[in-house]
Amino acid sequence: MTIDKTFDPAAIEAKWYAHWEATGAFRPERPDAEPYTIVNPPPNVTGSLHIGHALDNTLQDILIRHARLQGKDALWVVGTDHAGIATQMVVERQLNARQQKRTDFTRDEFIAKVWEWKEESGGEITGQLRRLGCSMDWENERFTMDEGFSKAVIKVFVELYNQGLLYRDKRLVNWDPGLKTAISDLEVETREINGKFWHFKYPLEDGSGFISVATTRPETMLADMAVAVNPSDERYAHLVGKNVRLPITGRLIPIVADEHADPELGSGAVKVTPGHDFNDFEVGKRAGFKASEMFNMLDGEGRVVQTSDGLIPPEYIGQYRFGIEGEPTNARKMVVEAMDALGLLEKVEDRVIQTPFGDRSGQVIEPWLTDQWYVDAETLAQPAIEAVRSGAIDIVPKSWEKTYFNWMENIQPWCVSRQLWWGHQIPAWFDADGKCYVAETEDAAQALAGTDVELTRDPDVLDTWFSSALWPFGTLGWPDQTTELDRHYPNDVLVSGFDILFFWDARMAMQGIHFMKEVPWKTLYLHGLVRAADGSKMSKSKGNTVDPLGLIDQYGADALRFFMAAMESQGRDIKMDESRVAGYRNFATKLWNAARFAQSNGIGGSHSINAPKAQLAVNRWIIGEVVGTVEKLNKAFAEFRFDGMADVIYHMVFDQFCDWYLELIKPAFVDGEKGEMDAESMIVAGWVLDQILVMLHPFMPFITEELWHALGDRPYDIIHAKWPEPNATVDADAVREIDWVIDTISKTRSFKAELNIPPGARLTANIADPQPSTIAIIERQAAALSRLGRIDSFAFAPVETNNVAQIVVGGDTVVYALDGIIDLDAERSRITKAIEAAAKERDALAGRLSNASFVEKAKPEAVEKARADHAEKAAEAERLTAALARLG
RNA sequence: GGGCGUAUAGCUCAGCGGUAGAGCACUGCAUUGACAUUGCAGGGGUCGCAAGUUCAAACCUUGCUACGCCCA
Repeated sequence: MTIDKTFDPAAIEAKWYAHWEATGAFRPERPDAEPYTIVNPPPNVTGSLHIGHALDNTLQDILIRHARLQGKDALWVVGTDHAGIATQMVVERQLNARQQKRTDFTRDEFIAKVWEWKEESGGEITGQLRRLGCSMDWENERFTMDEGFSKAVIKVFVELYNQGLLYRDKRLVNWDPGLKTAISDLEVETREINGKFWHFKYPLEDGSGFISVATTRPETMLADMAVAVNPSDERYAHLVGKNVRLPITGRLIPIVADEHADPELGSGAVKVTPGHDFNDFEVGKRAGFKASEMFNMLDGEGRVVQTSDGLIPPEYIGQYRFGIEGEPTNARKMVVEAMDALGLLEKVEDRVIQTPFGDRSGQVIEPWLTDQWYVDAETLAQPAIEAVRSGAIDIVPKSWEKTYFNWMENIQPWCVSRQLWWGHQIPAWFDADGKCYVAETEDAAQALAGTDVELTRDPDVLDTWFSSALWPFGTLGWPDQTTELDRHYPNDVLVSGFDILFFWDARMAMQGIHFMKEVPWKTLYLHGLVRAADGSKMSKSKGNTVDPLGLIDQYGADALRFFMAAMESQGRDIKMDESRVAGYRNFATKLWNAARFAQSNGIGGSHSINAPKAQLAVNRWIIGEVVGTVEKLNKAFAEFRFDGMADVIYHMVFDQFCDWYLELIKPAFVDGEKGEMDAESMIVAGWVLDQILVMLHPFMPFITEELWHALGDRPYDIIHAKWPEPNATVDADAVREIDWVIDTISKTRSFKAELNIPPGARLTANIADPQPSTIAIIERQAAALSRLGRIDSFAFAPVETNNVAQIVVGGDTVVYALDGIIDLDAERSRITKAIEAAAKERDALAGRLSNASFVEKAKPEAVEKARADHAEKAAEAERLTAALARLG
């Protein structure tokens, strides 16, 4: 197969992906091999591929393909997440578009509609992951609500309940009035907004005066249960224990002493609304109120409802808490106006308020007193903390450990129930008295309750993250003890963005250790966010997102992937820089053309992992370069330095292989006829190119597979090739020889450019006092020096003229006679500059060596190196000085 | 208020104790010979500021400044 003249990524991407998938390439049968496992963070089934997925999945694919090339039984588990809230919202929005709403349907009908939607439109992202080249095990694609996984979720719930680690409790939750469900602390975003601080006077019961309170939530006074003052606040000491007659409701409430009241803030006295404020809830408990006694004054949509004492005036009932768009009246406005009318509004101040918002709905969160299910996260967190401390889990980069510990050590009970329809329905049943029975099936619950008891199932569903926390083992067949589970748990690595460290990673650690008695993964690799070119966060609302599929269309998946790897340095976000993606497309093109060159010269694939035997210096040198590249690459893999991997392979391909090696072995043209490449170079070049393709394959899977097959008949695809083990060493003599050649050619080109001598000018070089090794090198490398350096011949005698250009290469001074074309002043200034550079380094080294403390205290290697470098620089400066003198 | 991170060439970033690097951009030159999605050559940096440790600091320590993120 002849390699096309132009590299067209789109043409090969579709072809090879389909081939890999059709042949089961992502999951070769390797029962005897060492397992290697990554589970993919399941994207939302509603989702489409964004640039963050592109980064996350590229990194995983690099690791998986590398492991597969190492011969491991590499498993990359893939699937999608039912994403409770997000998916329900999508389907509800579709209903809205048809003037319908969820509650027009029964629960079962609605859920059927969601499944229908999921079958038709869900999973768009899985096709897009394929376009990126991700080598996941699609044959075992999972869904967090498929039957087996659901079984695991239910089992976990029941076991945690039976172990006392999951319980039902009445306490304040973060209630989202937009979505009408409870959400967890993590789903609340605190933002600063401009608000007001209202100062009210509350009359004392005995008519002796007033106590001032200030609040940012005036409407909640309808459910006030106390006024708190700081116990150390002498201004109010005499009032503690007295009562206040609350305006509007006329409720009699006590003045209590509590540390929560800050004497510095406002008047120092605060109103206490235990049913609608997290701090007040604690104050209320300390004041002796039980949660069940605390007043609730709002419904699930944030409208006023009557408190249990029936004291809220009827005109307030049904008013929204603080007015949303289209609501002309609201409880807040009414309360403030009423207080003003009563002469009890002291003043109103502007104030910046920390306000909680639901991260999905954007609504202001209402602390609301309800019964919800909670996981005892504190207990589960302890072994997960210990796992990181002991090194059982290695967090990379390490700097995230502190964040992990800080969160885990202060973890709060996790509210896992959601008032939604789409999700895993909670396996709890209630009898008529509200007694609860938790079991894996209704029959089992009935058995617990007794046959004649009528049971109603808890309508709520579980937090999506409750189920995805089980991903590392739930996808492998648990609770059944499958061989997959046995072989692939613990997973080797988890790759995730740091933004889901708490949401997902930490919870996987907790659940995995609790249920499997082993950590879910040995390494947790956290990467940053992909930001817009200006450094801002990408978001649909800002309209500054970059579509990875657009980048794939334009530059190819390989280029995008290489960009992601090259930019992924630990502990840093990635700023989108499209010019770099273009640069890596150019890199792919370079490789493509190098392969075309190889093919046109009869170079084909190799048949050996071991480096071929070679006599020629250039071949021994390039084999050594492969050896060095493999070593550096292996080190970078061991350290998860994706940027380092990309850097190493890039320079190997571009600099060593294309710019020098191929040029050095390129057959000469003689009388317009192209010569033939020597047999040894053909074999070595074929081997080197194969090693490059294999090393590059994890990063650029498509082009490498294409070229792999284009260059020879292969017994297997490159996706199943063997990672390089050259079984060779760096040959110091070859390195010296090729370095001499490269240096001579570079310096010759350089002086021509600087002296305005046409690069094509063919010259004769003179070395008056060559080192014996130099003569031998020149004999062997004459053809390369001629073709690349345009040096026709070498003479080993002094030149007659002073009109010369001179370069110093190693220990040799190479002189070019240039009568009639050289500008001697330019040459003098060029050499003077070179002398200055060498002398500066020489003197710096001399200064260091003359410092007694350096020689005494520095590491011996450092001293030795300084001596050697000094000698070299001194000799170079001396040779250059002599060269300058020769110009007259 | 607590924690974390980042400040290096015009831009995007490596380097993290022994003489400042890459890609892109820029300048000059080249061109029938794998490659203009090219080649060759080159210009460009008191490594945010200050003090300290060290024979030696972009790199370690402390402080400061600026920006960003997370938690309260």
